[in-house]
Amino acid sequence: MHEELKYWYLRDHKLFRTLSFGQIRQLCIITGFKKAQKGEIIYFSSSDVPRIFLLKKGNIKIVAVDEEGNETIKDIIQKGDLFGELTLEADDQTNEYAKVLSDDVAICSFLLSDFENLLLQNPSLALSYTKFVGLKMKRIKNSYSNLISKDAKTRLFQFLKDWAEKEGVKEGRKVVIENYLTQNDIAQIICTSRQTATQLLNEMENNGTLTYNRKEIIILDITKL
Amino acid sequence: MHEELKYWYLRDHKLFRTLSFGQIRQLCIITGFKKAQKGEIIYFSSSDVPRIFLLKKGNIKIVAVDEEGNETIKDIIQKGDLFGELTLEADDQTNEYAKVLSDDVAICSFLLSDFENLLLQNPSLALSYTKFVGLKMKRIKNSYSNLISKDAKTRLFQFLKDWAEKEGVKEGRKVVIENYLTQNDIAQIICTSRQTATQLLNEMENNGTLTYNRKEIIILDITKL
DNA sequence: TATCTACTGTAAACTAGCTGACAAATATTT
DNA sequence: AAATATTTGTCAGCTAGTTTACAGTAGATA
Repeated sequence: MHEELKYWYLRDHKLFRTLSFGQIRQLCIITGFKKAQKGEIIYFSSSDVPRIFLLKKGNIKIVAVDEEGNETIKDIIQKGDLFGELTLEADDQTNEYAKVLSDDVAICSFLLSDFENLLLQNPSLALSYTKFVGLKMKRIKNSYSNLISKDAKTRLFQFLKDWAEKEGVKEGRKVVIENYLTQNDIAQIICTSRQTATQLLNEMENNGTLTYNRKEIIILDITKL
Repeated sequence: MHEELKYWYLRDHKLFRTLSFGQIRQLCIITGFKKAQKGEIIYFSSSDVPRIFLLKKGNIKIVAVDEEGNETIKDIIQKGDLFGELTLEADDQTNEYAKVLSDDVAICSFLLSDFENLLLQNPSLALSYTKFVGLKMKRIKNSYSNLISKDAKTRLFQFLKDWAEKEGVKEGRKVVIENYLTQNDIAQIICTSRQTATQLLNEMENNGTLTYNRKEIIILDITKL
């Protein structure tokens, strides 16, 4: 790939907007670039040298596998999101992989060590980056307290509201969301069983709050959610 | 308080160890210092200008109050820990206060804005701080996945193990923990009801894994936990 | 087009843990 | 020392959500 293009790929991200061409090139020298199709599994933790990844196109889910082989969704990553060793501290404890949800994805990556050097040379980037990690932390804290104090129904509502806000296409009070998740995925995100999620979604469909199918979810009146 | 003393108070923390006298003075000029007794409540979020606090002595718990007035323990802060706007982003959403658990505490604080300036001038501190925030995030992620996949008993075991490791005094296989928490506190930390926590602790006492009283918890064989 | 696989729908049985209620034991205050 | 407040112990009844189990449906594959 051309240097120029790589440059724009990174510059495009709000976190890197302040960087000069030279600075980005520091990262770009070792930037990997990868395309993948729906359903493909991308291993990224441990094994390799620690990296930070940037999803340029599509959606993926990060799945963690624990000792007993149970799989849980850690995160849904969308176009423009960073993932990988965001804490700047490689850990070989966690066993994670990424699975492609959209038709195809484009991912670029750079080495953690190069990123660290860049942060050292660019304190204001370091500051932005800390705030970015902090924001991620706040999100997790939020899901945590939701899980503690809210029931499955409320969590599903909240999830749909967030999803609609982030990616939904508004048509008046109606919001259309491109549905790249299965009910099982949704269940895992809101921390409930597949059956409970199914039941709640059908309930919502029956009382006219939304229309669900494998392609899209239409929320009929977002203000009522 | 003497400048000198303030200097040592901050220098003492691993995060600030690399700083010069002058740099710390930047923070110290506006450093607040406060002592409080057991049971006292310290409000720190919103209200004031955003600050970062450093607990020099004792233990406190951070309690969040939600819309309906429910109180949940967000964090237990120990000697040497930082708390406050650690994400460098003030948010007035959250309504939190700190309650003193130990007999007395000493807290010093500095303004978020001064800290940010310091980070900008000291890239390696910025990097350490980013990793520090990242570590906090990992901890929360961990409790989150525990809450999802482990039952109350396992979570209590894990909590006790962590607590013992952090603060316990080892005597061979026996570990003695100074118990500044009530069963209700413990219950909230491991996200269960007070009654369940009580029941589990008694169960553990009965089958000889520990001795519990209001002053201390003695784990009889840490390797069996 | 038929076959297979992954996803969705539904329901009964079960269970971990919550709620409420009250008693007993410790601390704390007067 | 007495009164009050907080913490701990225990138990019965309940419920949200899980598990198991099976059937129907849509999409992908041969």
